[in-house]
Amino acid sequence: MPKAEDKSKVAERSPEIEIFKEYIRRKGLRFTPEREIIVREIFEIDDHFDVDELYLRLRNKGKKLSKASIYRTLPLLIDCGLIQEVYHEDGHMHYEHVYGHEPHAHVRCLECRKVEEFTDNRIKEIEEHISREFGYRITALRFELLGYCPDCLKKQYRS
Amino acid sequence: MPKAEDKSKVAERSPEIEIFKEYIRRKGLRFTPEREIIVREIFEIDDHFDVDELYLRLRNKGKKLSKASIYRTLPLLIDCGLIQEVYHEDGHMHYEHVYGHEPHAHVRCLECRKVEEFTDNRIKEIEEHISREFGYRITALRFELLGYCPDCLKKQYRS
DNA sequence: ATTATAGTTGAATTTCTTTAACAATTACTA
DNA sequence: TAGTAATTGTTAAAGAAATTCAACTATAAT
Repeated sequence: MPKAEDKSKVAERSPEIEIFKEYIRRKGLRFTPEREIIVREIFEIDDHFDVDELYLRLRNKGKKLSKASIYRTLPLLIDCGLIQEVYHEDGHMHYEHVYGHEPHAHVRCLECRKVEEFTDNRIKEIEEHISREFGYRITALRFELLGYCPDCLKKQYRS
Repeated sequence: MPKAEDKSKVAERSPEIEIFKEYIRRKGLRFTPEREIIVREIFEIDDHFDVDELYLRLRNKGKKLSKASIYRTLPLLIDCGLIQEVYHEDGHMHYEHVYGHEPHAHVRCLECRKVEEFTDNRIKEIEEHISREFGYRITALRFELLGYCPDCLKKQYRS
């Protein structure tokens, strides 16, 4: 199975960086050390993050770069399909990995702010249906369910 | 059918206001003229709006109240399930009616920013499935598909 | 009706996220 | 290696939303 072997080799070399580099090259932009640091850090984070978290992680590792660079790099990563914006109820933007992840939904508790993820084949079905029906090319998808988690429901009834 | 008649009478008296009043009463808050003006205006708007639009409409009608009051009233309307936040790609929050509307999804074109709405029974199915599976009480739902509309796709291939 | 209590208002201010301007620097190309 | 055009950090600015506070007022209790 030479094909599978190739695939795993590529995966070990962090395909995200390769995708980003290719995107940068195609757009005639530059692969700077700052951008590399940002991208590598993002893909060391477990899926979800926001600008502040990313910035602090980098500072704690002694990497000094400005938030402006982060704000300038994120749109590039979105544009090449590696990450996407996720709206959170706390006033600022959050992001999540897209590459290598199936479309999924978030369930958020409005009381304790906990977020759970789940997948459902119907999400993809709906996406495909819309693509066909409306003639769109869908590049990203956000599905959020807001409500109250079992724990918080119990607490509400207790009081 | 006295029951149906009652229902339609209530509906004519703008059920949104009644729901809001009941919510206000239950919470021990006050039904002030400002709140009434804001709620009535919101339900004269056709579904979607943002704070600025609402504020300008009220000013143009000679109603003088502060944006602070609007910002303070919106969470109440969200909390009692009459409206919900809708994220728009233009940096600030938008809102839409929930009462009397079926759960639906938005498809947004990233090029021309056009937004289309569609419904799909599977959305409700997924919601119900999550309610059962995770034990949540779901109060709101956001489903957004991002991509490129047929028109903009054509333009892209043309150039 | 009067008073007391506590919620509410408007105006201005503050906070916080994100974007923009600009001069200095640096990655890429030929 | 020189030339160019993109990129960087800093600082300032923009913009949305939250907050502060004194004045006001709806509501309930007396």
